[in-house]
Amino acid sequence: MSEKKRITLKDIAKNLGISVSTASRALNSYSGISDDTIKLVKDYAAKHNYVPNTMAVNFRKNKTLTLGLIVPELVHYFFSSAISGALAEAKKRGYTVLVSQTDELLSNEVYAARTMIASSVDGILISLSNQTINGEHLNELLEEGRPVVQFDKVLEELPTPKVIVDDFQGAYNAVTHLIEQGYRSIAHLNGFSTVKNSAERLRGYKQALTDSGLEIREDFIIHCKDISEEEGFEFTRQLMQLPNPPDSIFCITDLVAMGSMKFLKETGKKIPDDVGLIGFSNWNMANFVTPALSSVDQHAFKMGEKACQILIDLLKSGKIGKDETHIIPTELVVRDSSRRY
Amino acid sequence: MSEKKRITLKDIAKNLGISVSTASRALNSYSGISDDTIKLVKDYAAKHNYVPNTMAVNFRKNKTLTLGLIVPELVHYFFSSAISGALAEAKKRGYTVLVSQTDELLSNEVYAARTMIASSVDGILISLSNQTINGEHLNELLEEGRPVVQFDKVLEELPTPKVIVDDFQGAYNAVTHLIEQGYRSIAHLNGFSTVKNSAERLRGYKQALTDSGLEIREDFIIHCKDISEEEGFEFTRQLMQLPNPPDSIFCITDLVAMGSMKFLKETGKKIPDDVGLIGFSNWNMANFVTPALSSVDQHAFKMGEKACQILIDLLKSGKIGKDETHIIPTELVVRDSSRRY
DNA sequence: TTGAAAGCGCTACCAT
DNA sequence: ATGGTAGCGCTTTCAA
Repeated sequence: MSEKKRITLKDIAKNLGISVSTASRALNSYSGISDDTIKLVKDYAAKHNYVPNTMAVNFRKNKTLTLGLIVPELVHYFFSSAISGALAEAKKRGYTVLVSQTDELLSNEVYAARTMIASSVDGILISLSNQTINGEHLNELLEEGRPVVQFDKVLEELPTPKVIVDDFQGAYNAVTHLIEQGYRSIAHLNGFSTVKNSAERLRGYKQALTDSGLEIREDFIIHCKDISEEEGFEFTRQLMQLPNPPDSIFCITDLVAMGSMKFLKETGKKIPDDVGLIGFSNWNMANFVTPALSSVDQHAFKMGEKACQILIDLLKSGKIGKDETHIIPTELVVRDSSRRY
Repeated sequence: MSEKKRITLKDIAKNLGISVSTASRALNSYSGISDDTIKLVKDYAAKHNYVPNTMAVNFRKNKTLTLGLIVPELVHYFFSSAISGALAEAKKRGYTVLVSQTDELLSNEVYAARTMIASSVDGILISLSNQTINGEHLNELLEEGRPVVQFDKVLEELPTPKVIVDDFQGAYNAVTHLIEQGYRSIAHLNGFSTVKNSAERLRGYKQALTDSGLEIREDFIIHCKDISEEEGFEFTRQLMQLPNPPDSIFCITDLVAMGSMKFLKETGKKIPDDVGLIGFSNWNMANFVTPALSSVDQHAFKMGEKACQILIDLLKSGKIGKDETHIIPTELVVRDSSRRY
């Protein structure tokens, strides 16, 4: 362990025969310092490879220029894209990001929040776990004046800025598209009804049917529990065994749609001719399967970027953040799985 | 901004009529403190919601319990899995992780390293960008006695612990498998020859051919530049236009294999009958395409976990880390795209 | 077993 | 324009 010691402000001051405060002000280019001194100090610092001790600065300023980012699941196209967007924005504005994942477990979320608090992040970006039904663990942050911004999976009651996707519109557009393609009995593999995203997509699904004068059949709506490929497979089986099976399926997620597609293919159904299929998320894999899967793109990158931007703006302005909701529009990406004409 | 102030050690000491040092020692359960005092202080702290000021502790101890993690690309099945593994290990051992991505750009990598240094991470986990051909930007860390552990994309010359996948063996097994399935003219879409992983896979490819007495044809080896689906498509086209086209293709990556598969399907080639196909990485999508893609699994999660474990062990022991290489075995996952019998 | 006090590196306030 | 200095909250050495 060679521990080459960094030089400190004191060293600079001593060797330059000036005071520590002057050195500090010069390096930070404060007003009231002669250009000569500034140049002198900066040159010396550069030459001797001076790196300010961030821990000392943080300690002194009670700021870390570090953000906390908590997501349910990292190995997930949507979240990794959102993180990517948040990191990009953070980098642009000089912040670093502490990342944590909860595996959809509330206990992990609480732990992550505590850890972030302990790490003295300036603020937090969070997408809640499916289990989270109150935000006690985030109040501690808020009480200390550290802003929190929720994105994607949010809790309505928590009075923080929120960035969400327009799930209702996305679902509405997807189902309307199916109807336009001539499908008439459209099933929906939904998620937890307690999770707002699921509820909104369901609402969009129903509204689209209603607006087109189609009947809402409760036996066409199935709620997934873990939103997995397996469930997509299994529930599609159930759907197709109905006396009057659907002619198309709108899936809560591309992953579920994968399972659905698998079942349909295995049982010899032609997609999109016999059964139309559309997902939600627009995973990269949607392009690679055959037929390519139509999907609703959530602009995950932009979402992470936006959430991060809001958080940093808050930080810069010293405000804690209003309870306001920013809605990112979705984009319907039509591919072969739902294109009949 | 309500800023409910935290209580400090000083507050505790004053209110309990003891000294700050006693309070500190009691909270940390140092030896040489009476059980009564410990209980007294801990109870008081718990009751008043005492949270130590981490910035002060970090500053004082010159440790942050924070790790830096730098990867080329976050939205990538392999890397998000590896990060996931690293985060899990870090969490288990009480560390938090600062994440940064370089988009395969050296300039970003240098910047990320600087940022991490500035953020005073205790150590760094890094997977290098394709552009990185020397490790100057990491030397600063090492010189300060902060350990660095490289994983996956590593630079041989940098004297740090390395965790890599057995690219040679993985490629060797993949190609041998193709041979066992009766394929005789096997092409290889490789990557940069300057990147070690690519070079090793190429070596494995060649060795497998040689060991089976098959000829190595240079026109069957094509180097991708950005390892994209498009390249997979285009280079497969080139391969199939050869006078004696290959009967199977071993792709450097599943993504490249996707492009390859697309071209083969579009031109009416049957997989695996006419052409066998095998990838590397075992993306989740490999399961979803038709035919399902055979691939070499890199155990990304385990890799991240292992790298992180090594780093933390180093940190705990106060050592800087030897130049040693840990090789994670690969696992051949055979699916339909290469199964002839 | 406990207390007093130095001091980590930096910033910012108060002088000059 | 510059210097002196207090002090952020904590740990740790030295004394008692």
